[in-house]
Amino acid sequence: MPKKTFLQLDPEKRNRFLAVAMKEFSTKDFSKASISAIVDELGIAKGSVYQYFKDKKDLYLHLLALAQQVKLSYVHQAMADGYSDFWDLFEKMFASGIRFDLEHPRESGLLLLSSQEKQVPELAKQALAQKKQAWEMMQGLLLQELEAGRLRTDLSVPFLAWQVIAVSVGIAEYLTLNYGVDYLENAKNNKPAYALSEAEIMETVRGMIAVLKKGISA
Amino acid sequence: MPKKTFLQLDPEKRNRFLAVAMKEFSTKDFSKASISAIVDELGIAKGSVYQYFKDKKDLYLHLLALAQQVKLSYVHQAMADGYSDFWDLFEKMFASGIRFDLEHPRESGLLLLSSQEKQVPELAKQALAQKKQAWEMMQGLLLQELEAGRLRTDLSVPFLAWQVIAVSVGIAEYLTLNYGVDYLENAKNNKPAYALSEAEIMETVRGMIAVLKKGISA
DNA sequence: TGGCAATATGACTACCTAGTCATATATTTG
DNA sequence: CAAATATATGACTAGGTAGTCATATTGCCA
Repeated sequence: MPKKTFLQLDPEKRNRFLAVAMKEFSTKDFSKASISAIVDELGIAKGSVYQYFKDKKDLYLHLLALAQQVKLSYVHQAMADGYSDFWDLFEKMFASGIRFDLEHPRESGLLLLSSQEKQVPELAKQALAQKKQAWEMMQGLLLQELEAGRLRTDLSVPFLAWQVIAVSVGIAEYLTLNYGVDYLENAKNNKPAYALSEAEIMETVRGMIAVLKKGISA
Repeated sequence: MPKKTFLQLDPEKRNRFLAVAMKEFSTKDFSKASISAIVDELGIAKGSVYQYFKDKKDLYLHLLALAQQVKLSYVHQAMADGYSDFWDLFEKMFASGIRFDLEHPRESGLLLLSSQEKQVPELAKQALAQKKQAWEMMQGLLLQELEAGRLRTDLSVPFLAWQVIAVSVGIAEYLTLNYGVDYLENAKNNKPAYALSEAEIMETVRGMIAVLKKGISA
């Protein structure tokens, strides 16, 4: 949590600080991200950072929480729009996620990096917990499909849920490889993660859904 | 490439060196892996490392090549066994891969980490190239399926190939999450990556194949 | 204006890293 | 045995890091 000092700060200064910190942590993993680099770019003294946050991890977790909050607002929007069935919801969720990636490259990059964090035990644990949560949510949704008789019954719901998630995660990498997108480079320049329109991306997403739907349906 | 000195070394000494280095690089990413830690554990002088290899990257790439070589021998074995069709080959390949993971946890861990390397540009490039290669190989196989009329035609082969790979990659993480396996911890202790038998794992793999097959078939 | 509280500072500590190199010790060869 | 070659050494350089803290500055309020 930020210290009182940070919260009382002139909003302009605070936002500038957050922007630069977000840039650093969205392009370098936790270990490589550098407090020194942040203060250099901001032109402030290093000590200031420690007037704002307890330590590096405290700052990182705050940025992570902010990014998650932004992403969540996109998810909520998708839910609020309403949906006809599971696959419709799935597609809408994805569209929201893509929109988030396009409109918030830094936050998107930070979330991606955080999910891959493996070297700092505490952060790795948190990343795992995050994944488990997404997994369980998907299991809940698929369970409804199962009860409605729309899901194949020869494989377990947890397993099928994982398949869905694995493919979803893979999309970003597919776009990267197929279109030669440099994720980190874009986050650095605050350019959208993909140099593609939402419509173009959704084309791919719908293909993924088609495969998935055929694969896991009854 | 190792220097002449290293190749002329007493094999016992050389293997001990490689084992300790492999342990370090299979549990920590390139940046966090430490030459100092390696020489400490070996009880040798730091200078020795630089009599053996040009620099850290040189050592890393050598270890990577060794691990790839071991993995390749498993792949070749799978091919050599023969196969009836694409899906049979796919399953056999997977079984070989699992066997590799179980029998060579360190090498397996190193390959996993190397594929996730993002912070050191040169190594990130190599990881990407590796992925592209696997992708293209899969495209080649699927193209044959397409020509045999066994593949759905509404989606591109490159895209379907990617789907297959994404799911394959996801398996390891599924086993990790579902069975609470700590990959890095096992690599450190040279224990198999999964505390499961090959048969148990293949059960899961066959489930994955079932979904995939139904999803991408004509 | 004086005084108090909030904020900013940057030199400094303690620690880590990769890589160098002149020197010392083995080992092999003539 | 002596000389030449191969190998091992570790103090040292140059650079990086997170985090500390006494001091300085700023802003606000009476």
